[in-house]
Amino acid sequence: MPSQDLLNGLNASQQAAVQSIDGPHLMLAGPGSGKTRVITHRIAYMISQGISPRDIVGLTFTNKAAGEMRRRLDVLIGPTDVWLGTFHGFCVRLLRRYSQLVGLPVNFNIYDVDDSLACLKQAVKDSNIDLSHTPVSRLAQRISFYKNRLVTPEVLQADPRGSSEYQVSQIYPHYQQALLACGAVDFDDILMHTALMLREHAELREQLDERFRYMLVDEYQDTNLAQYVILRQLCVDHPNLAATGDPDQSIYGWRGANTQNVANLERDYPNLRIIRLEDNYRSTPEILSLADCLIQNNQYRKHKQLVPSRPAGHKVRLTIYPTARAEAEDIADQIVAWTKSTDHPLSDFGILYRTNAQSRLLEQAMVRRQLPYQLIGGFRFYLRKEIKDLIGYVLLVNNPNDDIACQRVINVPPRGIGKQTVEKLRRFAHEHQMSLLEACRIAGSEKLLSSRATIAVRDFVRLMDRLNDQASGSLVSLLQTTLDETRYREFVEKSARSDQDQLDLGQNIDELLAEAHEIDGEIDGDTHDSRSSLERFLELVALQSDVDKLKTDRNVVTLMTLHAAKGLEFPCVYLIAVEENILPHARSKDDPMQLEEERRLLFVGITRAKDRLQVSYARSRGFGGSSESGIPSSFLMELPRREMLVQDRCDDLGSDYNDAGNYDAGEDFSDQFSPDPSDLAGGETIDHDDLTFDYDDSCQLPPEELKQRRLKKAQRRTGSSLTTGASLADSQIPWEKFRQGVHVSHPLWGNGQIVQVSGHGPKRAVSVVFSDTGLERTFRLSHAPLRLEG
DNA sequence: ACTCGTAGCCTTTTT
DNA sequence: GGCTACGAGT
Repeated sequence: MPSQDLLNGLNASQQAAVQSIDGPHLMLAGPGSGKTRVITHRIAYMISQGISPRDIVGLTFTNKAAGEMRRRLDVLIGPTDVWLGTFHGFCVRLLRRYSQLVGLPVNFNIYDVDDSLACLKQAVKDSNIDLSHTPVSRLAQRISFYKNRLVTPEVLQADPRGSSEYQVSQIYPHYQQALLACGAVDFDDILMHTALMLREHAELREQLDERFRYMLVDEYQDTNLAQYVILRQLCVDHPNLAATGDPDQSIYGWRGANTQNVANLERDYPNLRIIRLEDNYRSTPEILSLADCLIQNNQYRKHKQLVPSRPAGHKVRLTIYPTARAEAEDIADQIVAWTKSTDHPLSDFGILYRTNAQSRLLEQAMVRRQLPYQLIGGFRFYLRKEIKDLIGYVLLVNNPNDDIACQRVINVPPRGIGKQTVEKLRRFAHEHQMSLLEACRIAGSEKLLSSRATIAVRDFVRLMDRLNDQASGSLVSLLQTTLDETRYREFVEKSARSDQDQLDLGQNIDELLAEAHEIDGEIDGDTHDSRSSLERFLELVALQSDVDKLKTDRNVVTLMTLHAAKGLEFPCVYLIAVEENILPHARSKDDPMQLEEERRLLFVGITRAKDRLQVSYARSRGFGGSSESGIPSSFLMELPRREMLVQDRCDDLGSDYNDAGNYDAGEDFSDQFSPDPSDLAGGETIDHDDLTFDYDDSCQLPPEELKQRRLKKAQRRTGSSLTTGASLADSQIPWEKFRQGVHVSHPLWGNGQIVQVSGHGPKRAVSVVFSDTGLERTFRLSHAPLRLEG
């Protein structure tokens, strides 16, 4: 395609983004601004200008997004050699290639959360460190936290201020050693190893900077420090970096994502070109107005516009249900009615919620109506027991040093190697610095075990040897041999508790085989990729995400979390359970930064909708066993209610689907508003403005809650807390109190001490060393949410 | 060594 | 409500 054609149909800023190739770029792209289109056209344009596809790397958040780009690129210019994939995928390739630099074997295994936790537990056990009631999962969290910030065991141990984290600093090196001994990495290691490798090997860094001349990064607002460093290292000599992102859609702060990375670009690349993509082509003005009103409430935010380009459409509905069950059932009914009376396919509907737990009632409602649906997330396919068992064998074949995999499969299905035996073998292996499998191999000649156990262990070793013979063959034959030799299907049939279980388990195994078959096929067809099918398979298993499995072509309703919905769009969106303690989540309410992230989450949800949006909450919702009354989310108060269609369905649905039992339908709105089903199906909007009412009365906020709310507002106005940040008038902040040696806290980085200051007034900048991480960060007082302590 | 039962646990979001 | 870890019985 000639390069001029690549600009067709693009607006001015999109064209600018496509045509400006060299140098650092930041594309601030709001939702629905045609970002993916711009990136793919940009790549195509680059190639049309003579840049070699092999010099280009495009990094995305999910494999799904990478696949979509690949597909569009194929349409534009046909198959190319551009590297498109996820950050993690990219790093795994680099690590395989240069594994010896980080002390890993080429065939290192990648651990999922379960394996990582098992490994950590073992490290704790072997190191004889007393945990004194600290749960291991908490340690895992902390270690992950540090890894995302590139804090190595050595750095953490050297930090004298880490006393509060003493246990973590003690365990961390043992854990890292255990991983290395197994020849394995956890998720966070993939990024950390890569970042450190680039940082510590100047020659390699230079070589790769040269090799990957053009870097494009999608969802840049969700990158963490490790990813930031990786990018930085690869864009020194050839600073051709195109970062795309939207700070308003940053929803992974809890995973170490650092919004600051966006701001840091300006600091790192003085000639950064910023291109704003603000025209929204996805949603109706009604939907965008809602999103805009909401996000304005975020204080730590740079102003950005949402410019509608579509004609007016339907009003957004806010629906109040008596119970969570009524919510699920009614939405299912609506979808049925809608698909009957219009030509909407089921794939037009997306139902979004904050936590996975909210999917259950919806699933039940769908099943009852025989509505086909796809559930994204929840329990992951690869984390299912039967799948993990099988993969365990493959992992052990790939890397015989992987003791975690070995322990997983050594007695599955049961073959007479019990706990005691495994413990003896482990101790022996530990003493003699060998892997568990090696220990099994020589257990017989060492007279380590009873005669019965010796035979069982010998048989296990022979089994692994036979599987090893299949390693170079096709994946399917390796898996099939494993299934046959272990009589795994028989074992699964016995352990299934119900017929349905049995069927599911069998189907899962079949699905895994089908995937293996697919990979075997790719190997024959594609001579470009030299990786073995085993390697590909293990990468797929480790790095494929739930969203990657999303099918957009199938005629089914989609159910997923708000996080999973990022980057997607649906003509009709239902946003459910918009209730206090759910969205915003109870655990995020205390921290202003986290609260803003919750607001962004709702913003992401709203902006997924193209034509129609219904936001809903229920007055009562079951939590586990008990039921609790649902308080409408405080975010709902921030929406422009005059523009919305508010429906209270408590009266007409109250008597049905009563899952909590104690809904009091007393003095409600039955005469003020009765919903008309034809409005839903026919697509005609009736103006109910005169029927809407004020939230503070209608949503029955408890008086205490209202009081709190007013109090907080008042506090914010008077600036009674010593927090910096754009929200307060400059004169009210005692800027000069931020001087060297003063203790401060930051909502994200924790507590720290000012080590350096410069400038005066709101322009004052301070450098702070944080005790949690030992890292030094510099902030402009007028922008950073720093708080004086003590 | 294995199977079954139960008490106690947690329950945000995920590459 | 659902899963895991642990313990008692076979």
